[in-house]
Amino acid sequence: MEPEKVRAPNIRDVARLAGVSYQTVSRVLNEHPSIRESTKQRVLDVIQEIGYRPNQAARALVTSRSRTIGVLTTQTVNYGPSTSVSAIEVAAREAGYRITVTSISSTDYTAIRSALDYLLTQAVEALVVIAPQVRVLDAIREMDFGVPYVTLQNADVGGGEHSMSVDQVAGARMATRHLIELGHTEIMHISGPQDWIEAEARMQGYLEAINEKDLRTRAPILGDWTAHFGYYAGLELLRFRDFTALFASNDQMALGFIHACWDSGLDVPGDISVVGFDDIPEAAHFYPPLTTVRQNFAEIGRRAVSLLVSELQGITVDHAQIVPELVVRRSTAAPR
Amino acid sequence: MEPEKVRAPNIRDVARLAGVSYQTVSRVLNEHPSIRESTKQRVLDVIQEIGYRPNQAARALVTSRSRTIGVLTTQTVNYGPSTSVSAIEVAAREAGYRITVTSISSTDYTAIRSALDYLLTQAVEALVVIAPQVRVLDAIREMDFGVPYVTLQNADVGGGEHSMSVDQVAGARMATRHLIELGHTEIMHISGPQDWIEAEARMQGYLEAINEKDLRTRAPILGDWTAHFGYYAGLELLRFRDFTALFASNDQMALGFIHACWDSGLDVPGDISVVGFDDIPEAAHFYPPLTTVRQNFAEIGRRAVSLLVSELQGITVDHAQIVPELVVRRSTAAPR
DNA sequence: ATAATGAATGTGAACGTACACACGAGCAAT
DNA sequence: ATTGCTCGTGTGTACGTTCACATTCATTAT
Repeated sequence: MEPEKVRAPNIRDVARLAGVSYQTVSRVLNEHPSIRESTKQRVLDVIQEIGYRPNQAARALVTSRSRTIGVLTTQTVNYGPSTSVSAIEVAAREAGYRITVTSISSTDYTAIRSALDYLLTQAVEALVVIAPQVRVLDAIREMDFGVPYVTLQNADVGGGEHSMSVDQVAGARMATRHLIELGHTEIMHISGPQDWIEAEARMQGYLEAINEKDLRTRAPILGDWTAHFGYYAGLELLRFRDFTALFASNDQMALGFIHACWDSGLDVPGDISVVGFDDIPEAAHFYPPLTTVRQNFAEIGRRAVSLLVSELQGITVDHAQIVPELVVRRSTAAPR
Repeated sequence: MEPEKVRAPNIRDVARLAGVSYQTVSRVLNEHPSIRESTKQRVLDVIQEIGYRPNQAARALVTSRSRTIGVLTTQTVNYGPSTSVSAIEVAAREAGYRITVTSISSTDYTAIRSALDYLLTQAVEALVVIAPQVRVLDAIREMDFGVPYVTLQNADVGGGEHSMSVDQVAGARMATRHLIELGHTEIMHISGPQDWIEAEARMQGYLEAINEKDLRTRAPILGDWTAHFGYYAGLELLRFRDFTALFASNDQMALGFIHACWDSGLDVPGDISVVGFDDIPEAAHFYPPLTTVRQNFAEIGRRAVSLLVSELQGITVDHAQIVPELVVRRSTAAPR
């Protein structure tokens, strides 16, 4: 109960100890070119010695730049989004930004609105949107809040040029074509939820591949991305064995579906071939190892950041899509 | 190119339009008790109308409170940490805090140091540590940076009272006892990496259960949490079939190990029983569905936040451990 | 030799908010 | 009537930094 509050050292403390003005210290901090090497070193020594840290709040206040990138994501933990967020954090930090993440659980308008509101209160300078529902994008477009943003979803489906994404349509096309090339003609599709952009894109890719060969189009099942759904949908679907292959919109649903196959006494890929999407790290060790479409979530995250940072500096960059990759494992085979 | 920079409205703009002093606006914002209802409403109306948002930076500067909780986590994306972070974000937001996450890839001292340094630069008021290496805790203790912190790892193993965790030792004991009760006497263990606190705790629980019954203690294999490791370790271990059960320190390694069993022509649980740890959502759909130890990552995250928030308000709370739960599925059976 | 230039540094604002204090009005107690 | 208290509101100041501008000094060009 002696020293009361020990105020953190500030720029003036440093200046005093280094025998210079506070402005000189500020210049050292901001790497101003015209500063004598010896002075600079002296200041840096003092900074080091007393453990001075620039006050970000003061900095943000005077520059009116928060150096913060907002990230809007979904509440549910998924491999893809998590990986992207992690990559975004690293890339942002390297670029001198911090990120502030917020997640939305429900998809209703007020929830989206309040999440965006929260981010605006944080004074984010840019925004990465991983929450991939159509409505979110609508809300963003409508609010028009004046910061550059990027969605990690397909541009052509979601609309707008603010996107940085893996070409989901192409990925789904590859997956479906792979099944067709193996000789399958009756191919089911378990999709993601209705208003998810990825779900729609993958469904579109599936339909394109099916239509190319004039195969029978079957109404896709709308799932919820979970293995549980894949399982129960599988149990249902397998009561009528009128298909020999299934393309699931993500690996988890594929896993659940395979589980249902075993429970129904069916062999994968003997009786039914299954393709997933994402290539989560576990997919290679499913039983059987899963054929799937790999997308590089980390790369997308990094590119999103570099795109935004460029935009903040007034540079325009093109939003080239990333091409996904088909990984053929043992869950697919020719029909017998 | 007309309006140049449109300055965001500030507290004085609001005051002017509402016909009060800026201080009154500040009082409304901070819910000061003695303010006339009519005045308050008038101010709120103006705020609403012109879309005023308090400037967080200015606030942080003058109060010297950042209202930020730092989260230190690992770079690699895992279900557990991701779930906890997500829950932390929500809980923190509800408590009026934001979070700033940073991750460390390597475990070397300078990396840890620079991550903590980064968080201190963000002026975090408290810290949640999910990066669960012993060294991280050592570094934190050593730095003594004067903000309350909580680790999501076991107190007794990691040391110190700053912990909020699932009782990993108990969980591992339950898992191992389950195998023993089924009649297994030769039980292997694939552990996590050497210096991870969880890995150590789970190993300890395993050893305790083994020793209780005077079974043969076997040197645990040190893994890296990945399914890949579980697979290759499995291929190696299964060359000598001198065990009938395996307790893997997480579900991914269990999955990889099961994969190795199938590849080696062994049946799970017919030839070998397998128990995992974590109960990731996919575990119920592995082939066979995995017996594992469930821990509630979200709950831990929430409690960590409430603990820190209490501590920031000067209230002391006890750090009761959360008890995990054994989930018996079909990957375990009596030896034959 | 002198003016002009540029490098290196210093001084006075300003950013938007909250806190300490002050002040007037109304009211109860003396 | 005076004092003291509470309620509601206003004024001055500080937080720590950067920006615009000012100043000094050495160097170069005329």
